[in-house]
Amino acid sequence: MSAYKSDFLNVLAERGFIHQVSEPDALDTLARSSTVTAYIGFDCTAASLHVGSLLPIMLLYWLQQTGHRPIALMGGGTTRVGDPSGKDESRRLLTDAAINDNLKGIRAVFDKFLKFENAGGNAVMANNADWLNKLNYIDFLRDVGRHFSINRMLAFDSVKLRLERQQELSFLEFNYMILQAYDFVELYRRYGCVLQMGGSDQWGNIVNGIDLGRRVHNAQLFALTSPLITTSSGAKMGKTAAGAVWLNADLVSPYEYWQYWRNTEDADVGRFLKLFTVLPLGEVERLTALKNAEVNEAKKILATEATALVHGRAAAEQAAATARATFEQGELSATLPTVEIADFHRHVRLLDAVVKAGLAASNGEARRLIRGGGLKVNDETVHDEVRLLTPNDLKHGVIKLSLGRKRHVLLKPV
RNA sequence: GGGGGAGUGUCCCGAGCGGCAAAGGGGGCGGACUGUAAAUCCGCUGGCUGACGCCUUCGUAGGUUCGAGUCCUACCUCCCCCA
Repeated sequence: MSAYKSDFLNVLAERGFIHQVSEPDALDTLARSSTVTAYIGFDCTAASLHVGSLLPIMLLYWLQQTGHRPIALMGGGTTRVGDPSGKDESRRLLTDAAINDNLKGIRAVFDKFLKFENAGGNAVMANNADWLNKLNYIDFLRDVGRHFSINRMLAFDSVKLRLERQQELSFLEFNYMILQAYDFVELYRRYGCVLQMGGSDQWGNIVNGIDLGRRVHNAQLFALTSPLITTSSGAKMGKTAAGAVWLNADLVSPYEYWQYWRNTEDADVGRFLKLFTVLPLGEVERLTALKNAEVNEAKKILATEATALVHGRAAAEQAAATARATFEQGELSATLPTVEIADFHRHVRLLDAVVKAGLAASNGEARRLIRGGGLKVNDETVHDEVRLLTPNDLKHGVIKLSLGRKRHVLLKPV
């Protein structure tokens, strides 16, 4: 049990979400006696959020589940500047059009986790472009800029790191932390928002907002950060051979998403069940206690539960069923990812098919994979790198290509 | 403005007397072993090609040379020192 009295902080603490909290006692008291409005900002640097953003999303989820009010803040304005935190180099500047497209792609995910006003809930979706784009430079400097000390800003990790490594930090990026601080105060004004949450790398930025709130409005604001989650082997979350694990289904299918969680390392299962599913802690404990090969059962549940949160229960169950048929029964599952091939009149080169199926980036890579014994057609290892696929290879109307033991694709002539 | 240093394989770091598709790591992928895990060991890690081979790569553009990542010139970017 945690030492907190409020449901909100208790749940977060027990499930492993808390890295640092500013003035925990005061926040705990507040969360017990009233509805806390809290926000997390999300950058619009890509067309979808990925697994790395899942943790902040879950923070908002639990906030609402424990009776409070979440604000998902889209960084439509701050993305135009670029957050230097944790970045070695300056970010490429995105065009406004690209940012807007990204914003659209990102928004939809939140409906899965939060109940917004149009769905009978109290969650709020905001966009800091609404106030940042209108700022007047001189006014802003006088109202906000005067509260920031360069001496102190230079001491922040995000700045210090760049300076120490002699990497450029543009004035534009240098201002990011000021804008984020301003966001916090603006949300306090608009919505009475008193808590900003985020990843541990955001601590400095959040504290800036707290200071600004105190100076401008004499308000007591709070910070809560979540730990940086890595796998037990130290790798960052969310990267696979195919790239980032996006949350949008058009970028990463529910099946692939399920596979990502299914392949969790043993040592991470318990931690991930607490963080990325909403299973009761008792159930999590039972699953975590499983040993050796039995942890695979826990991994399947982790995969299905995590997938259900993002893609819905039905898609998650189907992904689980596809995996069961493919991996455990060795059957051909028609619900595996399918790639259509045209011009399959007489034959097509296997190399081309492998590339088209997305299993290799070039013919050369496909050749290497075949030489290394990593490629299978209908579950038989291929040794001939110039093999042709003919209609004779069709089984139940499709050809199954496998790369390694995990990646399977069905080819379907059209 | 003056002086000095740096930019290498489109994932990253990083060696490179004028013969270089370019050392070595990390990461990633494949194989073996397993449990769709971890650890370990082995292989691969520019494009095209059945193959010989051809093509494209070391900040950019020229030049010297049979031959340039390597030498010369100009330019771009970054860093340091002086002003």
